[in-house]
Amino acid sequence: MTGHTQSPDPTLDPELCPVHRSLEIVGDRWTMLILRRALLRGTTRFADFRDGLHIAPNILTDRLGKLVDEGIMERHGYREPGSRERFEYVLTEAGREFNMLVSALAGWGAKNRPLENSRRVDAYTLDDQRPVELAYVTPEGERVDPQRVSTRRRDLGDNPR
Amino acid sequence: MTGHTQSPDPTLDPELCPVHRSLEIVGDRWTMLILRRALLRGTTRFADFRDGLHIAPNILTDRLGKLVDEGIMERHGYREPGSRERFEYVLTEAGREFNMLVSALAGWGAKNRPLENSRRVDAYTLDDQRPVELAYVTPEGERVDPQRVSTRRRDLGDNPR
DNA sequence: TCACCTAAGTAGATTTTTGCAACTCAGGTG
DNA sequence: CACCTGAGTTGCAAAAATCTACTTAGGTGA
Repeated sequence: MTGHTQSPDPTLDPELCPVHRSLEIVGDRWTMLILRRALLRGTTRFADFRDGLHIAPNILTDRLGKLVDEGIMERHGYREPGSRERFEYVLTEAGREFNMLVSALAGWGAKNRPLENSRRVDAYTLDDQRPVELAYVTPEGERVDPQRVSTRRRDLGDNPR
Repeated sequence: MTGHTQSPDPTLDPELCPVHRSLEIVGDRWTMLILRRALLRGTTRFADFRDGLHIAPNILTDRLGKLVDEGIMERHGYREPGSRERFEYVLTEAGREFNMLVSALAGWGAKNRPLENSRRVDAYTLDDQRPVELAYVTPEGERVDPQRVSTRRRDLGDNPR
C-alpha cells in the first residue's frame, strides 16, 4: 500500500538537483547553440554568433548577457588596428567545462541520428593532440557501455513518483 | 583581408552537426526535464510526470508525443487490477542513451553550481552496481581532465566565423 | 568637414509558444 | 447510478521569440 502523503517533491526544486541547476542555464533553445559555436569554432564576436546562428540580435544580447552574469563567458574589450574598441565574449573555465556536454550531445546525435555527410565532433588533448572520447569508466579505469549503466536513484525503491 | 564571400555556413544546417541534431530534440525547456525524471526516478506515467514536474498537461502531451515520434519513448498500455487500461511511457534504447547527457549535466551542475544540500546524481553498472563516472578517456584508457581537452574543429584554422 | 563604413547593439510590431484552468472521456467501484 | 481516477483536450491569457528597422560610437577617405 503506498498510502503515502504527497510529500512536497524535493526534485522539483532546481536547487536540489544538479541536472536541473544546469538546465536552468542551458535549457533553452539558443544558449547551448551559442556555447557549441564558442567551443567548436572559437567564435567570440557578436556579429559572428548572430550571422552564424541566424539568431535575432535582441535574443543574442539577452543570452550573452545571461552567460556573462552566470560567469560562463566574459565580455572583453579588444581593438583591431584602425578600428575603435569593440567587445568579444570568451568562455571562462566554467564555460569551457561545457565541452563534456557538447561531447555528450554529439555522441547521442552521431549514434542515434547518424547522417551520411555529417560533420564529426572530435575531442583531443590540448597538449599532445591525442584523441579522447567521452565514456563511463570505473574507478579502476575500465570503460563501461552506456547501456550497462544506470543513473536511477536507489533511495527511491521502485516508487517513480 | 578575409575578402571571402560568405559561404552558406554549413554548421547552420542541423543536418550537418550532430550536436544540433540532438538539440533539435532536447533543446527546449521541458524535454530534458522529462527525460531526467524518466532516467533518475523511473517515472513512466502521465500523471506522475505532470505532478512531479508541475508541467501543464497540454505541454506534457505534446512533449511525450514528440518523444514517441522520435523513437525515444514508447507508449504502452498497461492494466492494474480493478482499473481500465491506461498508458505509460517507457524509454527505448535510444532514450536510455541520454544517460550520458544527464550525467554530463549533473557533472557540470555539481562542479560549477555546488550546493550544500543538493542531491547527488550517481551512475553505476547495472550488473554489479559498481560506481562509474563520465570522463574523457584516451583509447588506452587513460582519463583526461576536461580542462585539458579541446573540442575545437581543426579544419577551420583560426577562423571562428 | 562630411559622407560613408562597421560592429554592437536597441526598439517596436507580429507571431509563436507556454501556462493556466476548466472540462471531457472512458471505464471501474460502492 | 453517482462518483472516482488517469489521461488527456480546449480556449484564453501571458510570455517569449522573431523580424525588421533604427541607433550609436568611432574610424576612413575625399
